[in-house]
Amino acid sequence: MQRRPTRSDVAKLCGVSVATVSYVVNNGPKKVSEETRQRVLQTIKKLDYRPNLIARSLKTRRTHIIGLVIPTIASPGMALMASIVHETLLQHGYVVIIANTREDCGVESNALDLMLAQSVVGLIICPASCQESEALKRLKHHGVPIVFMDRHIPGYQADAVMTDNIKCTRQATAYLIRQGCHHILCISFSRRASSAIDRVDGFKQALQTRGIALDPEMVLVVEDPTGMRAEQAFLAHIDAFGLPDGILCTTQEIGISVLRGLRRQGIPFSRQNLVVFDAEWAKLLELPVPVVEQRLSNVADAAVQLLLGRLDGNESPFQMISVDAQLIVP
Amino acid sequence: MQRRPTRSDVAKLCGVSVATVSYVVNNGPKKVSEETRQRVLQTIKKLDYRPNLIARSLKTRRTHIIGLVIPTIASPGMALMASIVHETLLQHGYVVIIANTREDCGVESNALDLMLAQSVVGLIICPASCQESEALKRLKHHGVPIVFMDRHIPGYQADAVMTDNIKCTRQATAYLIRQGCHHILCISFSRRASSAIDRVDGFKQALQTRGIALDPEMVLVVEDPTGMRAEQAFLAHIDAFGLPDGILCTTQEIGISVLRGLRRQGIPFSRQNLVVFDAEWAKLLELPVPVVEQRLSNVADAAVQLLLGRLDGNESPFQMISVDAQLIVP
DNA sequence: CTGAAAGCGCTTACAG
DNA sequence: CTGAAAGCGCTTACAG
Repeated sequence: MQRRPTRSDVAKLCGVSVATVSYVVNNGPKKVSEETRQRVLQTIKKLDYRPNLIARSLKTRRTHIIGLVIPTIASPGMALMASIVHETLLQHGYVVIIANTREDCGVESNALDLMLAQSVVGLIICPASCQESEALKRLKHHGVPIVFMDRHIPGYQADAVMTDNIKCTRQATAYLIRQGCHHILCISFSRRASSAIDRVDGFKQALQTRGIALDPEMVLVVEDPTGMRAEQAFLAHIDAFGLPDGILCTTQEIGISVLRGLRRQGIPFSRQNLVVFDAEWAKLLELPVPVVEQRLSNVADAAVQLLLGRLDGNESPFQMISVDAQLIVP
Repeated sequence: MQRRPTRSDVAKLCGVSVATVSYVVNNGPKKVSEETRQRVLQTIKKLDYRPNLIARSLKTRRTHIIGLVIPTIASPGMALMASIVHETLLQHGYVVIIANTREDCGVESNALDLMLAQSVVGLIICPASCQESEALKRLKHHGVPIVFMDRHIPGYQADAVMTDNIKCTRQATAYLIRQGCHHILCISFSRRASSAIDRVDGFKQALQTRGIALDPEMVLVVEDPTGMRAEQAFLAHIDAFGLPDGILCTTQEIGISVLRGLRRQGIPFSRQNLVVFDAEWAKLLELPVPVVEQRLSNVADAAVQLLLGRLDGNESPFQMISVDAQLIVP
């Protein structure tokens, strides 16, 4: 275990002042003669000196830490987005700290306060609910640019990038109706997430357009992020309310649970009565099912770009970017 | 945009010294009279004061940042492990910064130096290769406890938790041999990752035990972490070397690619000639295939616990924990 | 029980 | 071109 050499170690060994070392390390703001510069660089190498970012941050009152607050990293979609956000920001010299909220607003609040305590200079968030928390207000109040990714808080003044959830769910539902389904079950994953609410809205709109009355029982919400209980919930639901003639699974985890449930019960399904969001594995099925394919990498890319813009001082009005998803029918 | 109140703002408003405020905030090391304490707490609340962790870290020479270095977060297994590591550490008051190495040793080195610069107090790493990098040495040299998760660097003195890759791959291969396969193709994901090397070793050992000569062409390595090119590589391989009578896919991404390739070519497969690692979706297939189910949550749990122990000052000899995987035949 | 003061490792305006 | 010095917001040994 070794104490890290500091700037003054370098200065001493090199026979210059700490200021000079700083100028060399930071390439400014003052010029240093080439000869001194080389000597300092040599000494830095010799000592394997590395600047202490903490001290620098304290002085400059600015970190290079970005917060990423998401409901889970264990889902493929979120993992993909996290990965993109992360990688792009790293390339731009930022470090990302992630918080997992498990769809829990309390956890989210704590996470946001943690972000503030860590002095993040920017935040990308996929919020658990449509409510603005005090913690989020605090961040905003301290001037931290905030970008919503995949979900937003309606009416909140910030940049946002989302799939057009209403539209794509409407299309998926319309597709099922065209296949002859009249009694469609929509399985959602949250009552609070804007994306979930929008998908249910899209579902309802499609029914309405076709003049199909909405039976409130036909929207099942399974608030289990890991999808572990989704299968039971689904089977319990069809036990209680009978078998629907079409099923719309608004996440791929729900899709897996539903397919497993159907299999286990020996209930047939086909491309005529089932649509699943984002299921990469759908093509592997003997009878592939239609998939709503979100472009989550585009969503993540756009979110990062918006944030980078804000970090560069872009002061233009807040943007709300909508990314289309496509219904892929096999 | 607002300047954050500092400890001295609180002290001033409250009519006490900054030291006293510190004692209240930190509950020590000195006692503060209950009355003063309450007054300070009131003021803190009033100003919505939050300690600046950067300043604290500079003074205490200790952050609460843990580094997590993994080859990708976009794969389900890694996302799961990252999620567990992350959540447990958060509960213990740590913050996690993640680096994605994309299986690239250069990126990994940079990431490790970044971790050092951020003054992480602990590191969990799933290394891209079996070589010890200079950057890793530097971290160790500075006393940062390191835990290997899922992969390790053989001979490196550190804690490690891994699936028993040799054993489970041997079992999976033995299973295929028992089903009558003699010409088995093993598709691996890396030439450098210890887990990949171990799986190929297990494959070879099983062949050897049964007296089957190893054809070097029957180990195909697809070094594409996302698996995008795995399907082409697989099809090109069977084009060149003919169809194997058994296939062992050492990741679920490879499994998806292979199944897609087989489907597209109209080549039949079954539980008799295919084993896939970790494929949760395998049960959804008309004809489910056998799966090697790793207990990655156990791997991650154990890794975090080891690290937490080290952070608590545990000085016992380095541990190497092996977690069994199970072959699930449908 | 409370406070004055030094110092963590940097940056940068100010002087020379 | 180079340096002495103040100060970022904390912690804590030392005095009182």
